[in-house]
Amino acid sequence: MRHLMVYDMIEAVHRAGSIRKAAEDTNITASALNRRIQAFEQEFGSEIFERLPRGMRLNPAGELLLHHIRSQRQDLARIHSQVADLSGVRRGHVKIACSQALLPYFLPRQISIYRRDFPAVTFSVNVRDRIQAEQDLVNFESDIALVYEPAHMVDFEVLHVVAQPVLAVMSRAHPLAARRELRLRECLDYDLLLPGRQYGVRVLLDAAAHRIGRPLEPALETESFEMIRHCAAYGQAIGFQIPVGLNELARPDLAYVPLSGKDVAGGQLYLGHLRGRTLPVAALKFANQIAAALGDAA
Amino acid sequence: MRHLMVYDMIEAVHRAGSIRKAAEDTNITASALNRRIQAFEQEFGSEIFERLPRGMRLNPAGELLLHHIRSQRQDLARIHSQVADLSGVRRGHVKIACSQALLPYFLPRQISIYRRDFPAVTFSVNVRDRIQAEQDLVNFESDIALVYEPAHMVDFEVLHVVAQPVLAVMSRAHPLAARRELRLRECLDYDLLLPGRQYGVRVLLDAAAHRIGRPLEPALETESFEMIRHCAAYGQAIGFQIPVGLNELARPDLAYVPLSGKDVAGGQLYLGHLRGRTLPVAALKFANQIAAALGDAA
DNA sequence: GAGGATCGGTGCAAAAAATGCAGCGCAAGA
DNA sequence: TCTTGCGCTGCATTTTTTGCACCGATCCTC
Repeated sequence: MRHLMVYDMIEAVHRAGSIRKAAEDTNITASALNRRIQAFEQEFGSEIFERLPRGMRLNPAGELLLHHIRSQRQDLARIHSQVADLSGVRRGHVKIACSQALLPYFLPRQISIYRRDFPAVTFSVNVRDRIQAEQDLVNFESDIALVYEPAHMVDFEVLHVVAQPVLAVMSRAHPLAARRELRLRECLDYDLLLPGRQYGVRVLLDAAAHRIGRPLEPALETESFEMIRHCAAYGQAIGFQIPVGLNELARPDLAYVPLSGKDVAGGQLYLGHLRGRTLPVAALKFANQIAAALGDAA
Repeated sequence: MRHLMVYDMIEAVHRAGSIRKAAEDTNITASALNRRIQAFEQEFGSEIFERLPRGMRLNPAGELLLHHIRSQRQDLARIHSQVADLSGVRRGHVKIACSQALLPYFLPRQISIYRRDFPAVTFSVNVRDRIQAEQDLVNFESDIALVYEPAHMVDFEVLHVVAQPVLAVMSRAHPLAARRELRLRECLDYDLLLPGRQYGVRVLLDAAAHRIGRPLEPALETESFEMIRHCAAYGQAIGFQIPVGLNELARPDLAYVPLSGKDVAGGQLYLGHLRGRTLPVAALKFANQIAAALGDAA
């Protein structure tokens, strides 16, 4: 869209922090870029950047405008997607922010199912923790978010919720592997494999441990859920994950035992989008598919 | 906004129905206009007009785009208003769709009160019946609507509701003028002054009359509520209005007697805006003022 | 059924706008 | 103090847009 290029330039200057740097990214001269920004500000009626000795920064008016630009662009994308839809071709691009647990099995499977029907739809998946995910929606960097125990939920409009209790993950050879349910205190006798504090599973476990007065002291703290699974497989350590991130068939060497609801509050997996947004057709259809898949699993 | 001029042109062509007519309105040559439309369609990726022998008409894609254009423009106006707000000057323009009853006393008073505080805010008021009002919101021709008994309410997001019972309006010399309450059948003995069927008062009265099996036969049917009041003053005929459209002080020659709730369902006056819209600052503040004023009256 | 009116579209030259280049003044950091 | 990077501007050049004249097609009227 040539007539919206000013917007691209404004965003470029915002990202680069200075006109000259932005000019390089935009394949344009700094002077031309400068004059377009100035012309826009004059039309707009007020400055949108504050001029600092070291470059440009958006002022409050600019922040407001930036949000408009992003929202406007998203809406245009939605129009495009709807137009493509009514001409019979299902095209589009779906941007997803999700918790790490969805990466290994759930999302790949769902995306592959979706693309079997609509191969012209492309996807981008961003791993985000429970705070970042919502921010991603606000910045229009993701269309939908699939998050375990999201943090604020002020700009998050819920499409679907499903309970995901915390499971203890251990080797099949582990003494506790055959149990139907575990108390948290039983786990504390073994080495603990825990994700970082930015993850929902850890938040729930920390809260539960705090209630019984025995703070968690992990033998391994990592950001990788995959690493937790692997470590659990080779020893007596216990990891923790949620059902949606696991696949019984894939790893016959692991056992999964739910923690008692008396100890650990049952966490929930939220599917949602930015409050008030109208999703592009492709994103909406995919969200519906995910909701259905989660509903079946629950 | 020079860079959004294509949008103006698209709307102009849509309104005028042909490029050549639109060219006159836009102070531009038909050829230039034609080429801009073509260039836009190429960028956009699909045609937005169907070429008829007699001119141009928006195709479905164009309709979608048109709505985006309007919504986009409104959002930009909101940004402007917010920017003006944070620079201390309260400026803006508020577009209101309302029932006729609001015109003589209520809205003039409210607008004057508002403009006493914010003289830089301007207003436009469109009289719309219960169906047109909602359409006005959808087309972004009005920011807020104040309607008695609106029709569909699918795109109408309610901000405030207040009960407005139907009153019989008659001369103070009328035999029924001193009554505290009237039954509908009592009114039927006199000549009736009724508004057209597109008005909420008439809808309620017709429904009530149908229930008691005596269809209304108006002596005068008019679109002008003012005319109804004047006719009521000079004779024994009875008109019907709602409280918000009346002012006790202004006409000491008229009496207002509520109809019994047993006969006529108490109608309601709705204040609202387009579902999902974020109103400009000025419109929002004015809506809040109106809601407060209606709340006091109720 | 002929003729006029109106429609969208196009080739070409003129007008207008955007761009690139070189250079200015200024402030921060080395 | 000198250098570096910043935003900004005058001027020549390039690119884009516009206006004018005109084409073929369709519809309405007489």
